[in-house]
Amino acid sequence: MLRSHNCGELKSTDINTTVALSGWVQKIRDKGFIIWVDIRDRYGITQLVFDEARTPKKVFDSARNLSREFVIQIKGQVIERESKNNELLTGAIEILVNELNILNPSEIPPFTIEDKTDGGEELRMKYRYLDIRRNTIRDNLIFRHKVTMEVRNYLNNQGFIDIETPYLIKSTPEGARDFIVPSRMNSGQFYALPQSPQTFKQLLMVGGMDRYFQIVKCFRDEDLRADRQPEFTQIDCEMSFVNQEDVLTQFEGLISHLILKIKNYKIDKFPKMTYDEAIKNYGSDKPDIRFGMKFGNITDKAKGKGFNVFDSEEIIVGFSIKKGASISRKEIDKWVDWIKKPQIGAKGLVWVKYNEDHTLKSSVDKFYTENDLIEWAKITKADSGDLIFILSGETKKTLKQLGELRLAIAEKNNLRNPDIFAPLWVTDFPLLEWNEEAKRYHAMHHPFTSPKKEDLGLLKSFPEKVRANAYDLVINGNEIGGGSIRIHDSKLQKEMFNLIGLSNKEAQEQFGFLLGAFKFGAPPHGGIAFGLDRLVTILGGEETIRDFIAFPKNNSGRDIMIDSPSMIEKSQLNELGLDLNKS
RNA sequence: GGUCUGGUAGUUCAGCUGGUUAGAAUACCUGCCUGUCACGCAGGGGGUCGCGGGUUCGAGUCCCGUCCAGACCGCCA
Repeated sequence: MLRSHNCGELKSTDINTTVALSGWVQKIRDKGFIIWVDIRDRYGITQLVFDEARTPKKVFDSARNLSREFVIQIKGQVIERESKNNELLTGAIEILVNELNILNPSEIPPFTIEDKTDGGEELRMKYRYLDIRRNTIRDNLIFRHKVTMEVRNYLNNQGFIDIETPYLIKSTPEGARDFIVPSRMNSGQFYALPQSPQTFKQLLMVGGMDRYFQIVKCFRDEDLRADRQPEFTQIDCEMSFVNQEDVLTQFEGLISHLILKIKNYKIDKFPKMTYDEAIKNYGSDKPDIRFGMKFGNITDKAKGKGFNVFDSEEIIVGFSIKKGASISRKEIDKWVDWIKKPQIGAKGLVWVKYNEDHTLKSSVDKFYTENDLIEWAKITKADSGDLIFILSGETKKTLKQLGELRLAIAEKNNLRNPDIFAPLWVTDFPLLEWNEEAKRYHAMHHPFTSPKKEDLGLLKSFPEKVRANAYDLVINGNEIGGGSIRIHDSKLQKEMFNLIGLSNKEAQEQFGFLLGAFKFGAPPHGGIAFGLDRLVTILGGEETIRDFIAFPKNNSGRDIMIDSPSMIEKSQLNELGLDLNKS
């Protein structure tokens, strides 16, 4: 028996029992006559004591040879500590060791295995197995497990069936870049890894499965970010005989259940906002609604008063910052610089201070009267004591820039509180988006998304005005999930493919299986997919999804622990019929 | 594809307008220590300053290139 208990469970009620423990050496405190060793496993830490007077000499000498991260097994007696540690669950007891087995020694680890490790990101990734020994990462992985178990239980109880779909599928030019897998048996041909099981789950609906879910890996060969990995996990769901409202209700249930179960945080009803409202009021299709700072459009009030910058622009829009009037000129100038940096790209920033004494001071006093400024303050909901920031320019760009500014200021003022969960449905996304580079329309969600019935007439005349039955779930300004009611009509699906530039022939080649399936009684259906990594990260109150993935990839898509991707043997290339282009 | 930041001891970092033997903390090793739990005390070892080139009497420091890491823009239906 290597252990009778784990390292986190022994308490004063166990005093005088004989136990066996196994685990890693966390810390050694050698006082000469007495040595304490903290032994650690997944469950906690227990203090071992080796004492010149009470421990057999052989065991005591052997304890002298221990070092950090040795794997040991001990037998001994649970005794009461002379000086207790109230910070530890096992702090009232210690084990007087009379038998010590070193199961495996360890080299000195390259960083400390502690909550506040001295290891940098790169080093921790290279030795991820050591990083996982740390409480923080271990707890994150256990937390993720809890979330997925809740998801599975909940969806199972709601009648959803977990069905696996293939990983080796077919590449399509739509959407993100595919990861490509060469086929040996079919020389010169390639599989692609799925960006999502989209078409398969739709075919399951055609197959009559009615309610499907899968917690599934998806792959996208695009550049990474702090919240983006090339392989990531989705909670993928699809339902038959539903409309948009049915889907939103069903999955609002799932998410509020999770937030309640995991965070003990109750949310009654998720607010809804259309895409147009989100852009107009927050400059983003994933607004963070934990704080106000809603936009006010002052174009009508600010244009035509002789201020050239505003007079020539399409839109003039701003928001107010509560108690912002006390911000110094120096700090305001910092925001002016911030908004001008290339990633944001605004030309300038107009500010208005609505002082406590009800006077107004702005960067454009030469052109506007105090009454003008009061009008602006009304529209941007500014009171005395507040500050208004205003941008002008081309509508889409300006709203986006102001949205970035809004987030940055909220961040600076600590308004993005991770203890608050503010979910939001964003609905009525545009069906299509003009792609200037390709000179054609792209599906904004994906080409299987159905247009709104009332907009069908616009499909040919004004495609960009057509709204889709598409929706996103946003939590605290992060896109957590997205879905749509799908097209289930072969003719409409073909029309959609045509709209995004696929000829009938191309559509048939790439999606013939789906068009075919729709001819055999496809039910109306729709669904949603949630980004599990992001959901777990947000529920955990963190920002970096890497901390919730056991073996993540770095910024450039590399796994620096196993050192992949890597070259393959010439013989492998030959077998696959591949020849590397050496340029 | 682009912008920005960083790379100095095992590790995390400091090192000013270029100047003589490159520091701190921690980790590690040795010794001491009668109740530690961030133990304490004394001592010790440890460096191709990412790599290559240039400027200079002299480069960790300035310049160019390159590699690596991180954040962001583009991209991510």
